[in-house]
Amino acid sequence: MRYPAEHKAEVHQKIVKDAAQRVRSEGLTGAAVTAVMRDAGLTHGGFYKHFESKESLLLEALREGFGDFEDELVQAAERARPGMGWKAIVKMYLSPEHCDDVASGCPVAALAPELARVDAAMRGPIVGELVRYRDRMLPFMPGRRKEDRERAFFAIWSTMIGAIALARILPFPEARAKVLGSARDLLMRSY
Amino acid sequence: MRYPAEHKAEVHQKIVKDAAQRVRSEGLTGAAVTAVMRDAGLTHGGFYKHFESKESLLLEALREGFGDFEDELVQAAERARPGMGWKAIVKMYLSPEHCDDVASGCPVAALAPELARVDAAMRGPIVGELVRYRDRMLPFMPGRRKEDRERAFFAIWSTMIGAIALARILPFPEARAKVLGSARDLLMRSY
DNA sequence: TGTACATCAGTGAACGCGCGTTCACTGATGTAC
DNA sequence: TGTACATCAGTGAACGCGCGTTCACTGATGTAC
Repeated sequence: MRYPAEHKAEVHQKIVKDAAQRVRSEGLTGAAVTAVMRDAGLTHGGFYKHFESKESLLLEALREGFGDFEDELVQAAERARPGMGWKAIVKMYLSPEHCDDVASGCPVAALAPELARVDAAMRGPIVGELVRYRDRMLPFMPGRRKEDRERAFFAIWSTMIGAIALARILPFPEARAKVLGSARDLLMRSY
Repeated sequence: MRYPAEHKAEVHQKIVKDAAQRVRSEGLTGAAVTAVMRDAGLTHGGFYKHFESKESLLLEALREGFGDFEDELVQAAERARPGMGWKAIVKMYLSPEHCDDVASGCPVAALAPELARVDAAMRGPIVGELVRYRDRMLPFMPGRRKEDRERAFFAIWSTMIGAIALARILPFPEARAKVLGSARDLLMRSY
């Protein structure tokens, strides 16, 4: 059967969006071809009409996940008063909502150790995502000189990533809140 | 053939140690039955003479990894001057050596998001390991009251976990050192 | 002391399963004549 | 205007692969008599 002109692009995007969620909530191997095609209402055979390979979907899914999450942080930072952007970022990042919503959350918090293990071919693009992430956050970081803001970002990012990754292992909301709160207190009083 | 009395226990321990390393460097699925048996000089068929299931090996491997790494941190903390234990822990944790040595390093930094995804049966024991980890570190943490030391630990732990997990994605030693150094500076000046 | 049997760590073929990938095929619609 | 053909997203069977798990078997040594 023939489809409308935009049909293919829409299906492609639907698969990428779905994979971006699955990858974060189930891990780098969580976006199985059969699963993402089923979610798109299709059978697995058609996958290669949309993607060159599984790896190519994975890369697109990561890009999508990084981009969407960064957008949220940037929007929160831009709504804040001048110079307070980093606080808005910390507040949103360390919120119980972000902690609970793995599928739409920060790909680094959801995947960091797995990203460190990807093979050489994927390494470059992933590091590229990290660089872009950093560059988008830098303008909102505390510090006069660029070097200061960069160091602030790395320290703040580390704390946020670790707090979310750690909290997500804990089964009780109170325990999770304690980890997130402790990390937030540290950051708020340190810059 | 018959084997010496301690033989079975030795083989068992060898497999567990091997799995503890593989799990950290290759992920929770990285200790395949065939692989760990091959490393022990055996064939896969004998696996179930040593372990009830793959999951049971996984649990033992995690316990082993947690225990060994905590021992290292405790030893470093005990060598430090009174009240300076937490600094020794931070220094060791955020060292380039720890960053490079995933296989013998902190299981939380190496596996956090995967630990958050394990099924219900493994959840309890893993949370138990986290509690024990915390309890062993608590005596060395800064703060008078136990509550203060606990909050300090959660914040410090978060920062350390995140910094190592993040640094390990980066391909260049200088970039890794910058992340680790920034995290270390934050912690050193904040307690 | 010598023989028959029990023990049990280890072997290797076989199983079903989910995975990524390939491929001949389908069939509605666009295009050429 | 009507017919023949080309296009191409989607189908579903089939592939090899690695995985965890099972199982009949091996064979050196301990034990019973």
